[in-house]
Amino acid sequence: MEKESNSFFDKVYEVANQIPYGKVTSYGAIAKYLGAVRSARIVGYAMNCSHNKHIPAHRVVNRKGLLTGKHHFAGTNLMQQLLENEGIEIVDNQIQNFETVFWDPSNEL
DNA sequence: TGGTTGACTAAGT
DNA sequence: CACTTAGCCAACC
Repeated sequence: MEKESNSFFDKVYEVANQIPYGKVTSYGAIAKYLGAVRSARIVGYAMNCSHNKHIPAHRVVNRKGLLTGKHHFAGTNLMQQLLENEGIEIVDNQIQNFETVFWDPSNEL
C-alpha cells in the first residue's frame, strides 16, 4: 500500500484525481503544482498511461482549453461527450468559458 | 547507456 | 492574427 509515488506520473495522477466535477485544468497547471512548470509535456505523457489508472483525463486539456488529447480517447468525440456531460460547453473541440470552468490546483489546493 | 518521443508552453515570424 | 520554431524534461525503446 505504498502511496509514495516517486514517479512523476503518479504525482500527476493524484492531482488529476482531485479535479472537481464539472471543472477542468491544464497540463501546465498540474505541472506547476508539482513544481515543474516546464514539465507540462510530461504531464500529458503521464495521461497517456492514465487509461490503466482511474484518472479523469478528459478534465485535463491544454492551456488554450483545446481538447488536444481527444484523439487518444476511445471514441472520436468521447472526451467532448464526457465534458459536456459535466456541464461544460465545447465548440470545435474548444472549451467555452474556459476561465469559468478552469480549476487551478495551485490555487485550490 | 544513449537517443527519440510527446495529450505542452512561450516566443518569434 | 495564425502559423512556425525552439526549449523543456521525464518516460520509453
